[in-house]
Amino acid sequence: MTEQTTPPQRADDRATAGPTRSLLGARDRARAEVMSELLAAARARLESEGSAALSLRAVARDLGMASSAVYRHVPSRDALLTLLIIEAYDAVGEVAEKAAAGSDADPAQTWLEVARAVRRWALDQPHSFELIYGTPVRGYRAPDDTVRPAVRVWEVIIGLLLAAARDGILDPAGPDFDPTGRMAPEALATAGFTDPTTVPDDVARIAVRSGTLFTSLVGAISVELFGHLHRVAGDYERFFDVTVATAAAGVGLRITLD
Amino acid sequence: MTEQTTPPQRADDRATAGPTRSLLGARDRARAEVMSELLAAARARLESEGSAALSLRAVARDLGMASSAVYRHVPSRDALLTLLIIEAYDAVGEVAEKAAAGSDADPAQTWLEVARAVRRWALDQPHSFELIYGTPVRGYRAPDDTVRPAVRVWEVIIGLLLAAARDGILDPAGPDFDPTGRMAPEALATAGFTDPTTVPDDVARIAVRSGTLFTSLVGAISVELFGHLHRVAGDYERFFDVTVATAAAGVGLRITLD
DNA sequence: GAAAGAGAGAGAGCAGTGCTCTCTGATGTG
DNA sequence: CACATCAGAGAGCACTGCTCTCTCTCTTTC
Repeated sequence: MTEQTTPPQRADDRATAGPTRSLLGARDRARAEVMSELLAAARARLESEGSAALSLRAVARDLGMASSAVYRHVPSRDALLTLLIIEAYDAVGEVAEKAAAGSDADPAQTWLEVARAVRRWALDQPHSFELIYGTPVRGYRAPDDTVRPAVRVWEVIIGLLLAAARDGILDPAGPDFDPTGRMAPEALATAGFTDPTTVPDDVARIAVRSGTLFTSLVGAISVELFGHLHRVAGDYERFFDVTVATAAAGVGLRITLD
Repeated sequence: MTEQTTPPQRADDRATAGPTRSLLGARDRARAEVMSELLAAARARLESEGSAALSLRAVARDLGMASSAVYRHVPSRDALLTLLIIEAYDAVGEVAEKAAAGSDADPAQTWLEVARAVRRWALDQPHSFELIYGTPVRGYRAPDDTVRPAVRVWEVIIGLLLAAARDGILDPAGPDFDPTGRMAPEALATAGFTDPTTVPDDVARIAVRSGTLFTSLVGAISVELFGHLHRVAGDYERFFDVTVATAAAGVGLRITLD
């Protein structure tokens, strides 16, 4: 009574589509279809209720199926969240990449545009932003599936910094420091340097400084979204611009504000 | 059977303490005592399990009382969380104030020390940090009780910036901008300017720039605590220093790193 | 083509949650 | 001393994640 009202007619619907049409058997295609319906329903619930309230039973109800049946497709609630996390990482990564690619300004000004685009995405989908940059869920340990999409924003940042250095407009006001050991070897390996000792100091320094840009972006959005600018900032949008541009100046990107 | 095993002997204990001893009646004193036990138990559970897993029933069990009895003292689970949030704001505010007061270096270097102290606090009490700077709980709307303690960290930052300006060592590398409208009138009022139009532009600019320091602090800690430096940064502590110092440089605080 | 197997879904059930209700018995006050 | 107040107990409701068993259909194998 609590679970379900409509009879399961899904199987019949599938049968009308014809048997064994593609490379995947009908069963596999049905499975994939249910999976995508599942994700769509979960995404909808996430955006309307937030991750803490995302309930597997509610998703099952939305799909008209028993809660136990969901476990045929997803091992646990946290696994479902992980799928949404990956989606969110990919979404924000694409937003950043598109903003960077679509800009014809210099790298400094482009960074402001990227930051603004990410902020707009976060304000549009606050629950997705929270999912990836807010408090991690419970004992959640990010599986390695999330690493790839998570790194896309970093790549945009490093790309802009390297472009700025190439153009000769990177002029750090920040402190001098010895870059050795501050980056993880894996991160430098991703950038093509298999041996950390062969990374030129100026490139290593740029890599470390990218942390300031990333931090100012995620920090500025978090701080705004989580309510810490309440009664502090006036015009949030223009406050954000100053925050990002000021931090960028320390890295050596001179942004002009209107 | 699920709730409780030991009989309630609390009342008898109180009786032995003598009747109506202080200004507060015995009942009130008992009430206050239970309340503080409640908070202590909740704090313990928060630090060991995290806010998402903070269960009123579990706290009640720890105290050996029925879960329903807890509602005599606290209207809801979220209200209990709010009390812990206020405690956390006060704790981090005190950490920042003490670090600032205990430093005899110039304002720039003092900022690094404050930032390091806050980071250390956050790493020691990650759940408290998450509680205030992570994703807000559900439909949680911060009641005004939290505003006062929340603003203590901001006050430290503004104090340092004003001191640096007074000492003539504040030399912003960040972008030029018109400060009007970027701050909330209430925030300027807190700083003693009841009429926003009388705030000198340079003071207003300092206020806005404080956002970069706040953001870099909260952002850098969040990013580290929530796992976004995994396989990116090597030595987290030294990475943090660069992040904070680089952002500070944009604001005009020249920090020397060792 | 028939028999055996695999797998999707249903439903009951367990242990846990927040919160409300009513009842009891001790406490402080007129 | 009688009465009102109020902390606490315990049952109960609606919800959660997850597991177990059962059924029925589709797929594969002989």
